Amino acid sequence: MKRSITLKDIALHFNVSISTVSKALNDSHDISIALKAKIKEYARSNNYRPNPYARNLRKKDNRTIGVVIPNILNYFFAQVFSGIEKVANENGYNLISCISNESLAKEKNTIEILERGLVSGLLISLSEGTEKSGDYEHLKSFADNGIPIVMFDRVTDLVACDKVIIDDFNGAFEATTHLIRTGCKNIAIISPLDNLNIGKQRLKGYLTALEKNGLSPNPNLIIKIFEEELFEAEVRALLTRNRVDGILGLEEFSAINAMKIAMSLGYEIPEDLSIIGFTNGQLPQYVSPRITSVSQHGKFIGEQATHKLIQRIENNKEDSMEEFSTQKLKTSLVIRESTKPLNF
Amino acid sequence: MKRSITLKDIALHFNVSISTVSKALNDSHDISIALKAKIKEYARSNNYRPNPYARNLRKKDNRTIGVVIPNILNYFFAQVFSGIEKVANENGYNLISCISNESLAKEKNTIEILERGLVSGLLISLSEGTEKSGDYEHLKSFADNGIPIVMFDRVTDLVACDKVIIDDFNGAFEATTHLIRTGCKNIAIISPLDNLNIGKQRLKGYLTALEKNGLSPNPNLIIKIFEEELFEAEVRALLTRNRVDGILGLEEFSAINAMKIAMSLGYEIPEDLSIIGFTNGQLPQYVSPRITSVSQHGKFIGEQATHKLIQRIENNKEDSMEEFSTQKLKTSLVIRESTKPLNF
DNA sequence: GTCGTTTACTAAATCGGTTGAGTAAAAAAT
DNA sequence: ATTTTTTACTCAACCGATTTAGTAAACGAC
Repeated sequence: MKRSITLKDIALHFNVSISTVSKALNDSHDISIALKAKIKEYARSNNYRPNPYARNLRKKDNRTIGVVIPNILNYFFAQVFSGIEKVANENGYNLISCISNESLAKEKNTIEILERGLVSGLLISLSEGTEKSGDYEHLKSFADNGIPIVMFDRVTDLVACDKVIIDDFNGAFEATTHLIRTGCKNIAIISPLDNLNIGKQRLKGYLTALEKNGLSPNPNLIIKIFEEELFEAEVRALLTRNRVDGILGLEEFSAINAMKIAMSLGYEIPEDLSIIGFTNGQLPQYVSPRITSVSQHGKFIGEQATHKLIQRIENNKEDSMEEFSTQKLKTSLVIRESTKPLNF
Repeated sequence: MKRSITLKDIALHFNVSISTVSKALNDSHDISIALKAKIKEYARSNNYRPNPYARNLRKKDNRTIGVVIPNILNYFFAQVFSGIEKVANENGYNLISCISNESLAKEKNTIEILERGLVSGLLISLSEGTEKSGDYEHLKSFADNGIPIVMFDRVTDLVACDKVIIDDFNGAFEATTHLIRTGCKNIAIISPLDNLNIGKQRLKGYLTALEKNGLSPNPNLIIKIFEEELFEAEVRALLTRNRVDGILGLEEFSAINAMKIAMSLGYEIPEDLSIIGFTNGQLPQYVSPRITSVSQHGKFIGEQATHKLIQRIENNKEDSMEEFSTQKLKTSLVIRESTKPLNF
């Protein structure tokens, strides 16, 4: 491992003290313009970079953000991540990224590692395991250290911090209303997310939309899936045992897979059955028919959350005690071919 | 920002020296068993964690790996990333991750930041901009610092380091051969990757397969796409002006989009036209007909690359000068409905 | 009882920066 | 010409760990 150039080396070269070099490079007006120029030039041409560990040991400003994402293979989270990366990069922050794999244990472990000064802020979307367990001690303890947290998408009221979420209730409300307006009367909902708060919010939006339109919810049409293996059987049962003319899938795969199953049962889409899914990734645009989807604007969520966090990090220094905020972003319904036209 | 507990605090509490505490926690046999037990217990219950910056300043072992990926929205890279994360995590390494966004400038910038001791190893897949420019100075300089690099998927011979790649030549060779064996005679290739070495390798595999089967390549059937906007026009031209009964798409989207265009032109898949795509993500399984694909085993690539890197990092200390290796992984052809059966 | 070993600890240097206090010389003010 | 201020540096402490060298006290051997 080749040793890289340090302040000491530069100091030796110019026969000045280390502090002179440090100040020169930090453009202190303690140092003469001529010397500053020489030192900077020498540093540049010798490719000097301050050792980040040494610098952070002294200053508490490490320009690093921790990111904890439940699953990077999920396109929505990949979108969020790309938004995070963009804003972090624009502001000169590095990212330490971890995947919790939907597990509380892994999330805890990760947080513990980051806790000790590795990062000056944390962006996190809760793992399913965490929401299910209701154990948020690791996050509270993290926040107690004074390191700001911004939660996105999957959040909890039980931790005091900034949050960036989408309006899940309203997204589901609008989607369900759209189904009703295009003539659906027996609308089912398929939720593999009932362990998550976002899943519960979406379910509420669905129920409220039914109610507002004078439709009474049918428990047989509310399918909660807790194990992926049961998906096909449950949806098949739903479609064969009940009269269903609309389905709201609470994420990409429930909508798509439900559509495939329905088609294999002879349903015509959207004539016999309309389908709307949450999460507007690549898949809904490529299957046929293309699926009407609730777009969550993943990249934008990532950008907003990161902006908020950086602002919080930089304000933290000045000890301004701004109230925690929750930014609720609008979803938008992207209408495609799996639903009927409005003027039916 | 609450100050967290340090060695000094523990030392004060037991009225011993800082070095005693440090040694106790590191289980040195310099310290009596009784005292070690007491100190460890106290540290644990007070949730002591060594400051990573202080520790790294002294020891050069920082258990952090830099990851540079061209684009996280690409499912293949997301798969690789999940493999990287898994192995890194298993070995107690953190990940600092950056997205180069296919740009040489951003890649250079990233490398420069990581160069100064932030990471003890680097995993990188070259950005398109980098391969196009042929400028690898930033990577050579990085390697000169003695920090090991493992390149994956998109690599170059011009930087001496370990590499993990797939056998692109053979993947294309087998796919093309499969098309031929299932009766295709006029096989086109669609390459949006001709700026990349992997694209060139795949093209060679295609050409060799044609040759070995006594088919002479037709330049009109070799479509190189350099701007996404031109895709539709070029493929439409290909399919209307030529006789084509097979298409090899060099990544997911060329195969899928070409199939959509062909279908809109009245082609029956696979009767009139067989299609094989590289990259086996979610899309090829969800479109209809489902697309026969060359699987690149992204997660496995990530795992292998990370294993190699960690091994290199840990051996580096012992100064063993192992030769650089290139691990070439087999692809596998996942046969679906966009190709005809073998016994035609 | 003296000398050599262990045992169990401490002192102090070190990693590579940052920073406030201190200082000599030059410049400005009176 | 003397005092004050400014300029341009240096000193040294500090961040929080690790680690080498050193040292008292206890122990064992002959």
